[in-house]
Amino acid sequence: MAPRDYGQYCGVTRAVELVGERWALLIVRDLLVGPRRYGELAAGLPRIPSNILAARLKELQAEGVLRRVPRSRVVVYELTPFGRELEPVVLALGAWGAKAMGVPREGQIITPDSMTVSLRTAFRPQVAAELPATAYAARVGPAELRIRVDGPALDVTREDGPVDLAFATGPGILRLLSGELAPGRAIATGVVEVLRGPRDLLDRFADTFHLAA
Amino acid sequence: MAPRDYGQYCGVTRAVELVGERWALLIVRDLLVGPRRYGELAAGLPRIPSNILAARLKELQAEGVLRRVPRSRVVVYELTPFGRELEPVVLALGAWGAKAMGVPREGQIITPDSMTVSLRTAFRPQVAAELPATAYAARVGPAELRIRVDGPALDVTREDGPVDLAFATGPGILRLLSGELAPGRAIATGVVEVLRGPRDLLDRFADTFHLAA
DNA sequence: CCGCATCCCATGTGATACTG
DNA sequence: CAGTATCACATGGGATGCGG
Repeated sequence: MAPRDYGQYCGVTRAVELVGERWALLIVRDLLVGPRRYGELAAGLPRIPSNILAARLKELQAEGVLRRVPRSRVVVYELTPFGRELEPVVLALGAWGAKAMGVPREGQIITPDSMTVSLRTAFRPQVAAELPATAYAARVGPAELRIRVDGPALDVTREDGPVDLAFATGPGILRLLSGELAPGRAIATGVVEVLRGPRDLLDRFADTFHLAA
Repeated sequence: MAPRDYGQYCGVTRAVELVGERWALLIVRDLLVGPRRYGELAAGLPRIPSNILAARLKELQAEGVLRRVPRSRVVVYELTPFGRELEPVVLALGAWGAKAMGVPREGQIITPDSMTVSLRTAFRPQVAAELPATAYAARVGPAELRIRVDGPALDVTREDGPVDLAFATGPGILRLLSGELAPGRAIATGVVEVLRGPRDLLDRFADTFHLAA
């Protein structure tokens, strides 16, 4: 009997045996955004010890959750189809955990990949479908994201391009998404700084992305 | 900074900080079925050391996931509203993990609460709505469950009462739910033993409860 | 520099025993 | 029955090293 075996024949149990170890679901979270190199994963999880990252990648690979893909000179890790089916799990966890985030603590960061997943969690396709297509450039700390909403479709990338609204913000952005902070107050209090574009587009942004309380 | 702090301001991260410890989500799983006493939780998680169970209950209580409720002479633990909102997470995990359960290993058990959650995961309300109301009595190992399906509603209890079909089975029942085993073959191979009632009701059962592959 | 492997220590976990 | 105490051990964290 393996140390991680809970001794039950049950789906939940099996799932936590596979991805219940520390850091595992955060690695999955980042890989849901796209294939990543070892160093990119390490950068997105600044506090993970390198031996743990290496160990998790091996375990998740052995379990069929992700794949190690040698790609012209470099190696990338990507989710298998089985691993990609964790998306509902990760989004559900994110939606639940968002309710308990409180205010950002000292030293807490937002990474591009975690922000991308948060946006996917908060995205309301049925609301977006009623609104005109819009592109946003969001600078969250050191990360720059381009968010394109077109009907019920969402695309978040790290490349830049033309946008309707550009704004800079920090961890407080998630308080805007939770509805705790109104767009107007977010601008007034400096939580969000509009760089380019009409500031009332931030209302549209807040309508489009909303973490239910 | 707490040892369990991942240092990120992100919903997924917060969630695994709260319920990512070993055993925590299994405790939540059982409490999703109903309030439980300490001894009942211990019985449903046979391999959990008592000190770990005690520690988890304290942590989850401090986090607002569950509550310790003194009830006439005894103490029960029950989920808070916040904790109950973990149901989508647990069901999503169960649905995902079910795909990787394989065949039951030596010593793996099914508890009444884990089976109840598995049934909730597998329940297809839209299919059930088209079928006549049906009550099943399922004996899974030592556990006896009464499963009542009425339109799109599901009720699983441990009390007995009149049923249309009574059957006895073991861990292999989940292979029936996954569609890996057809109802006819489940009976023929002895995975399911029909005790009372028309055996073709097992087809209806398999239609009503299905874990997608 | 990237992709890890090694070392050492702190912490968490597990088994068992024990107590109100 | 509902936990607490104790101790051995496994795992995680952080620093460092090292080969390609």
